[in-house]
Amino acid sequence: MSTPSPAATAPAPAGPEAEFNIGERLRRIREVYGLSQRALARRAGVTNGIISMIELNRTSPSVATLKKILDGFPIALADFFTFDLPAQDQVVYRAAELVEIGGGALSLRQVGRNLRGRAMQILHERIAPGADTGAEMLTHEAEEGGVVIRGRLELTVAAQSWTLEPGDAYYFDSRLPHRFRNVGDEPLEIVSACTPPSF
Amino acid sequence: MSTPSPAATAPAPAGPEAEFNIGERLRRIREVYGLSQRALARRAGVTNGIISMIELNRTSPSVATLKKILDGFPIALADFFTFDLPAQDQVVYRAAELVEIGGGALSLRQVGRNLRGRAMQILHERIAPGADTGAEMLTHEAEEGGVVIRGRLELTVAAQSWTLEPGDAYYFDSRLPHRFRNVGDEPLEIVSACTPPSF
DNA sequence: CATCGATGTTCAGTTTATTAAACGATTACA
DNA sequence: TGTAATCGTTTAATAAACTGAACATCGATG
Repeated sequence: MSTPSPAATAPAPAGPEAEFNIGERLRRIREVYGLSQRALARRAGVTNGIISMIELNRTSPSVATLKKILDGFPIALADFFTFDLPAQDQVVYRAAELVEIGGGALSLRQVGRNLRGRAMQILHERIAPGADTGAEMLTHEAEEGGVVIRGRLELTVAAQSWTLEPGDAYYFDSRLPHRFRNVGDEPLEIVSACTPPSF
Repeated sequence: MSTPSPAATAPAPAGPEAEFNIGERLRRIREVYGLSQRALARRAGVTNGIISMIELNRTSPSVATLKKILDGFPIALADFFTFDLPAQDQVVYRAAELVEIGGGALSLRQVGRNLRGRAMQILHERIAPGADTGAEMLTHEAEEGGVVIRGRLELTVAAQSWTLEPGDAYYFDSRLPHRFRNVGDEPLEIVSACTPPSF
């Protein structure tokens, strides 16, 4: 910091105090709530610049500043440090990415290449279509996934949206805020699965 | 802060960012662990001055600094903000401070003037003496109190020590580290009470 | 293709936190 | 009664956080 030479601006050097990765936590929370750095800064009463630098771990905010920022969304200081970030790896699997695991008369195509750390398995079964799901915004503790059979699905997970068409599939940690919407004119069919709450 | 005039050094002005009282939390934790500001600073790798200023709420530490300090004792960042400080109001009641509530043949003298927020009531009964308690350092979740009948008791609660003589009494949140010690040459007698763990 | 709006990042300047070294007060000990 | 040790607080100097305003990039609009 004392030498603002152009070569000194290393990208996230993971220095001696990278102990907790506050930046990543803040960024994920902000993105989950669908706020831009400026929008959050406005709410918090700080500048957008400092939010950028915090997220890049280029500075360690004072707890006063961190508190102001967290007041932007309903998260207490204690929760911020406790919060274990829901894994947000690959969410959308295109039709071509499904792995064929059953090669008989009954076509079974698996969603997700490896099942490590997964609570369940999703299969695309070529049978009668699944249920129709209206718009919802639930946040129960589980994982869920599914495949679109017919119609067009607009899936929103953590401030990010996709339009899924027949053959496309999804899988995500449902602690992330999510939402299903039928944006087509024909009925929407999905094959979905969800980890049982008692399992 | 910008004007270091002698009149401007107000004692804990409770300014616009007194939101959380980090200073008091830190000071109490430090005193509970029986550390001086310098001893803690040495462990944490900071200076004693900054600890003083934090405890006086004269500055808002960066979370990096706060983390270094909390590493001094086994407390995580999340716990620091969650921790509800055990009430540490009056601990020692001198013989003259006991309130006489029963005025009959059986002398009942109450420990503590008001019982608001208390889990139990302590009475000094003029009967056969209580049990003899050796040195201990327990930290069970309860409140306890008692009265010294005979002998000399050295009571240590949260890095603070008193010597109690017959007639003196005590009452404290036993989540605070505490310790009884017989420092006299005659047998020690105490009337003590404790909230039942199932009540 | 231009331009507008919104995004995240960077930079000089200012405010603030942090250091290093003092100060005054208290306790123990000779 | 001094003096040495330790306590918490304070202060000038320094390092770092934070501001305000720029920059570069991207997507949408005309």
